[in-house]
Amino acid sequence: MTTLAEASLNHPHSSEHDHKKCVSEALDTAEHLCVVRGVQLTPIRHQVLELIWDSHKAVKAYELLDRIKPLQNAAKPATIYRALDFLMEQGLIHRVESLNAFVGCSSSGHQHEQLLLICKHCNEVEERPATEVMQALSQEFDQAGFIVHSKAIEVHGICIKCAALYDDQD
Amino acid sequence: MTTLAEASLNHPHSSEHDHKKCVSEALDTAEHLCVVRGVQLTPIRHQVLELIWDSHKAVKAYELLDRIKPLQNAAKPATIYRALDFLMEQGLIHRVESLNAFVGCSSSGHQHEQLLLICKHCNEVEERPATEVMQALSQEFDQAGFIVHSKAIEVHGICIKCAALYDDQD
DNA sequence: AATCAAATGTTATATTATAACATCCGCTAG
DNA sequence: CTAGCGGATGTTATAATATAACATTTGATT
Ligand SMILES: [Zn+2]
Ligand SMILES: [Zn+2]
Ligand SMILES: [Zn+2]
Ligand SMILES: [Zn+2]
Repeated sequence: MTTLAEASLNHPHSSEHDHKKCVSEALDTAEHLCVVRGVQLTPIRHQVLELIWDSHKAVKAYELLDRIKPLQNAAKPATIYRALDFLMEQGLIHRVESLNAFVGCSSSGHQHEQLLLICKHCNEVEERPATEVMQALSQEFDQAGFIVHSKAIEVHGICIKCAALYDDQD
Repeated sequence: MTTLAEASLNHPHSSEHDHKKCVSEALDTAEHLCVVRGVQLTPIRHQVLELIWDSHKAVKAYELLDRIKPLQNAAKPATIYRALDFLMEQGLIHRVESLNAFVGCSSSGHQHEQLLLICKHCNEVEERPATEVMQALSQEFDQAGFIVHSKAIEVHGICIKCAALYDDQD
């Protein structure tokens, strides 16, 4: 039995967490996977991935466009959307359907479809394998005779960090 | 133990199903709920709800706009979006986040947040309570210390009817 | 009649995403 | 070498989705 306070300290994005490590792990994994798969993590794609990993917040495509312009003067919407398409195909980022936004995937190379907990307050997205949920879903698909291609399991609310900071939940 | 063939016949949208009944039940429920709640199911809102219930397919806002114009000459995007906002607030329709589209809710008045099974082939959306999934999700939220406001649980694939018709799954 | 709130009308614009075609660049078959 | 090919990017235009802001209508209340 863990208390909420303990859970908060263990939170993967707790304020004490070493985010540089998040970034370097994500980029290393991405580079490795692309080599193995024989696909090109070009400079533009790499930069977009880095920009996405700037935080654990979901980021909008046009926000990425603004932020890549200093690095890539020629950048246009297609520049970003192509990079995003590539990164999604490779399972390196998630599209957050309910926000029309994007977030780095913490489990690239492992199972990619996960539960996303999206904080309305800080906009950060926590990814959880939620194996019990996935098992229950599989049973449901079997019962329904439904052949799954992809899943989006997105939950909006207040994350444990924000709940601790603000007692008034909007 | 049920076979897939049996499941297919029991499918809530099976080709034999009485869709007029779906529609009249949905509209009756909507009218009743709005009276009870003291909110107005105005002609425009009613028409939009009817248009959505034309099928079990997810419908786009601008498609609704085109289809309501013969009835409401003045209709503009805001006309539709306002009606959709109202219908969503009242739990009478679902927004399908991963399609930017809308579908009637079969369980208005009961619990509204459900698993949506979205067929890529026929575009129909099946709503399932998926209580085991919801329970597993609750446990997950508790563990994460996450305070839920809303959920979007959307799965894309091939429904049992389409799987039966086409052996080649794209 | 004056007032008010809710709904709708109206115009404009913001935001998100894709289509279509041109160019560049590294690789390789001839 | 060089012609051709495919993948990536550049470039222009436009499609598709959604909201903001303000005006008008309408029906209920005083
Ligand atoms: Zn981090
Ligand atoms: Zn938060
Ligand atoms: Zn029906
Ligand atoms: Zn189908």
